Amino acid sequence: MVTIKDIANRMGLHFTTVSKALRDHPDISNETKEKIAAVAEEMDYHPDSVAKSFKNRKSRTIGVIVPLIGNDFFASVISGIEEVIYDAGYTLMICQSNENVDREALHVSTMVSNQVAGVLIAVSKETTAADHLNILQRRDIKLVFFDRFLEHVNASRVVVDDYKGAFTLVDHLVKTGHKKIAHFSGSKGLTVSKSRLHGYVDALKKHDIPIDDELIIYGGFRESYGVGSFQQLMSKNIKPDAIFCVNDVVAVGAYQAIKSHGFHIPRDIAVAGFGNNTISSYLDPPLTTVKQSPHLIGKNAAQIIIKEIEQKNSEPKEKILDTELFIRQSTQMAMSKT
Amino acid sequence: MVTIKDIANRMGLHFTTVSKALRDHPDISNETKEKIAAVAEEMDYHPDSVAKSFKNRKSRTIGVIVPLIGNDFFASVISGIEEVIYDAGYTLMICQSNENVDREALHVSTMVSNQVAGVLIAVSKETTAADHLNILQRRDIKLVFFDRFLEHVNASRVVVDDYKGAFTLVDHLVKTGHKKIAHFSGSKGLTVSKSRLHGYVDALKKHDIPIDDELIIYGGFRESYGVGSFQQLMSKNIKPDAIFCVNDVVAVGAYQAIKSHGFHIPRDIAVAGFGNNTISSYLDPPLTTVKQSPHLIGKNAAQIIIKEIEQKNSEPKEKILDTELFIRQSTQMAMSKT
DNA sequence: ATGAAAGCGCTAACAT
DNA sequence: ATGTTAGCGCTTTCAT
Repeated sequence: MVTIKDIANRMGLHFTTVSKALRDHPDISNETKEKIAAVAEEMDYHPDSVAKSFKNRKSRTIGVIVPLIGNDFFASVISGIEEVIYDAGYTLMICQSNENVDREALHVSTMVSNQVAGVLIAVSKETTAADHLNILQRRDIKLVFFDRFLEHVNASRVVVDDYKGAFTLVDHLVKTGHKKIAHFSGSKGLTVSKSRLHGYVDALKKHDIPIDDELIIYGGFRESYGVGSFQQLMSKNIKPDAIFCVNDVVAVGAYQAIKSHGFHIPRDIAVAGFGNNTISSYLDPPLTTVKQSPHLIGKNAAQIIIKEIEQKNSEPKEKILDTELFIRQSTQMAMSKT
Repeated sequence: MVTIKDIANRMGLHFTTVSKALRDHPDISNETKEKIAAVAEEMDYHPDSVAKSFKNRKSRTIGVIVPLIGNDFFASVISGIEEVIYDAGYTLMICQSNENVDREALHVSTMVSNQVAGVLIAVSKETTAADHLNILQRRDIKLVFFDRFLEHVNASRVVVDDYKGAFTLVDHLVKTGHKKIAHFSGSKGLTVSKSRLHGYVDALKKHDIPIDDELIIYGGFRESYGVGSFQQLMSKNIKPDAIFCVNDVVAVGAYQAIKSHGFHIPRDIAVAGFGNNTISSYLDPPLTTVKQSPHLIGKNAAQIIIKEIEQKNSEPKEKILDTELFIRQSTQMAMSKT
């Protein structure tokens, strides 16, 4: 293993001179710098990042905590993060919380121990308090939320405009003639759920449609909740003419339940999702949904945290990314491509 | 920031005593160990992982390099890796090569700089030589391949039984009456492609069906290759009665091309994929495919590398995971669920 | 412009 | 059973 001392010995210089030269310190003459760079190259010198992190008390690693890496959405976010991070010369440390606060806290602690320069996080479903995140602020480790955040924490965040996305979608449903629109909402505490519900409510209000609490079913983000929520409606003898599901996966569950009850989509019941997952265009019928750009969320979050790491005293900012409505056959009866 | 020295000072002990106690060294009495543990807890001591890595010249971080994090398959693999790694007290450093060898090499170099204990890699499409991986072996950093590997490198690997999966699938196609079976193969150099092709060839041979080179089209792993490959067949006026695509994504492309040429799946042309991606059961018609277990691949790869890191002189091993044939409507005409 | 010395937190080899 | 010392590779401060 080649160190700066080896280079220095070979050249008859002191190792601090080499250190300075390699970091382009003004003390060193250009001539010397060039010579040192050449020898370093020739000797196949690789700086020891760990030693650097140790000395500087800060690494060029950025931590990412997501509920689940395997999830379509988060996988794309991570991919976006990686691109930006990599170009800026950082590396990623990735953990999944499995929607568990304790595990999330442990990950934060590991990241602190590893002197990460910053942490990007989409909090777990269970996370309501920020106690385990405070340590980051105390140690001057930058914190940026993406997608799922804690409202009362003073940190930057990148989110999609869930409210507007939901509003636009439900507005579309009403405009295409639907009057009894149910909403299968996600986990009650999360801001995403709240914002989408809020958009749903406001869109109905705009059209003077009264809000019927029985049409709003809380649940979670998995397929089974789509099935369960629909069965709940059925058991109460409620048949909506449209359902806005909190995400595409829940919509898939709803599809199954609706079909197994012998209803036709969209003739009897229209269905819409949120997320524009890969599956949504392959469903039968293709699902109307709201496109988020997870990759873009990742890129934005990464850009923000790098900026915050590299420049002093930046103010926390909120980046709200636009969504896009994708109208497919699950909400329109009229035409069909094929 | 609390260090072992702070604990030692507080207790009137020497800091090395604290160091030993915290690492459960036999030198220290149980009584002292307990007292030290209690004080450490009380003072909210967090060991400095970076300092440890620096001193030990080895971290508890494991690097993972995949072509693309956002990919369904790799995202699940990573998720599986993370689970095992986490339970063993390691953390993950994740990078994507974007199917680019140079970028892959840079990632390896970064990981070496970061003193990772091991590297898990699925090589890029372009990767044919192992020059950039040799440095790992020289530095005694464990290397384990998963899914995509280099045959001539002496390192453990975890792969799915592509040969058997493909063989079983094509055997099924023949048994269900197909005679002119095309194969849309992946990137020519990769072992996955070769193995699946090999399974295809052997299955045909078993049934005394001659191999027709014109029915084998090389390409890649994306949707567009499915479209392109089918058009290539059409332009040569070749109409197969079944197509075995190297993966599900290519099958999606094939679906589009087949449908746009006015053919019916499976009546005119049966289609089968490989991978059992989420989309495959939602396609119209649902796609017959071979299930791999990416999550299991990840878990196995992680277990192997941890074992190799923690015990000396382990022999490289090859773990071949079984596949499972999922027969759906894209290859059967007779019945239909709905 | 270059060199010397100190020290980051921790571990290991060697005292006591 | 506990303490002492040295040093990992690097950066920073202070000479020369």
